[in-house]
Amino acid sequence: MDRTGDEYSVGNGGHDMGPLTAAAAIVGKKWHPRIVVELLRDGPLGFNDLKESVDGISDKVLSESLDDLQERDIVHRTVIDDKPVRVEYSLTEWGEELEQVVTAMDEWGTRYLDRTDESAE
Amino acid sequence: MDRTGDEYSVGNGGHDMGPLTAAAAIVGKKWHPRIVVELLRDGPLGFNDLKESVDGISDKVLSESLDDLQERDIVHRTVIDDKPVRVEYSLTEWGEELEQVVTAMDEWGTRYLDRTDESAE
DNA sequence: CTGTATCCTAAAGGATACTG
DNA sequence: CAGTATCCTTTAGGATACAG
Repeated sequence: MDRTGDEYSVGNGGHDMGPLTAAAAIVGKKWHPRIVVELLRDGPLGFNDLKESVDGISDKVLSESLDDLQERDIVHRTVIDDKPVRVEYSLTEWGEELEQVVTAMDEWGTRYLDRTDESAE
Repeated sequence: MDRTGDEYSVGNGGHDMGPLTAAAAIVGKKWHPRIVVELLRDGPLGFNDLKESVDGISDKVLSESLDDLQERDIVHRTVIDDKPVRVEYSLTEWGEELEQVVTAMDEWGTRYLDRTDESAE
C-alpha cells in the first residue's frame, strides 16, 4: 500500500490510534520527556538519582511514570542485587530513538519561549 | 557549577517550565498534533472542514482546542465576512515550525507501532 | 456555518505519610 | 535505596443539546 500524500498517516478512517497519537501519549505527559532526556544524557540511573535529575517530580509520579514507560517499552528496569538492592533505569531502543523527537521538541520550545519573551510579562 | 551536557536546557533550578514542557503542553494534547497536521497539509481550513479532516473530534473539543492553540500563538483565526460568516484557521509561524516536531513524532510513531505490528488490520 | 452551554467521567498530577 | 498507599484537585475529553 502506497501512502502518497499521506505523509503523516493520520488519514485513518474510523479509529484514532495513529503514529501521532502513539507518540503524543508518551511525549505529551508532563514528566515523560524529562525522564527520557535525563536517561539519554546520564545513561542508566537509579530511582533517586533520576528523581534528583528530573527535579520537581514526586516519588509517586516518578514511580507511575516509570511503570508507564516500561509498559510502553521505552524504559528498561534492571535490578542489581546488592545490599541494599539497587535498580537501574535505562532506555530501550525505542526510548533511544525518541531522541529525535525530544530534540525537536526542545529546539522548538527554546525558540518559542524566546519569541518575544513574554516571561517578563 | 559545570553544566556539561545541558543541551536540553532542562537543568532549571526550581520551576518546571522549560522548552520541553512548553512543547509537551501543545503537542501532548490528544487532538492538537492532529489539528496542526491537518493545517500543515491542507492550508487554511474552516471550522467544519477542519472537523471533517480531524475525524472523530467533537464540536466542543475542537472549539476548545482552537482556543487553546490561538492563545498559544500556534493558530490564527481569520473571520471572512461573507454571508454566512466564514472563518479560516491557519498556522502562525510558530505553528508552521511545529512541523519538525510532528514529523519526528510521526516517524517515530510509525516505527514504534510497527515494531511487532499489532495493527495488522 | 460556527460555535456555546451543560453535564459527566476518567485520568493526570500533587502532598504527605509510610514500608521493605 | 526504592518504592506504596491515601487522599485530593485539576484538567482533558466525550455526549448531547442549543444558538447566533
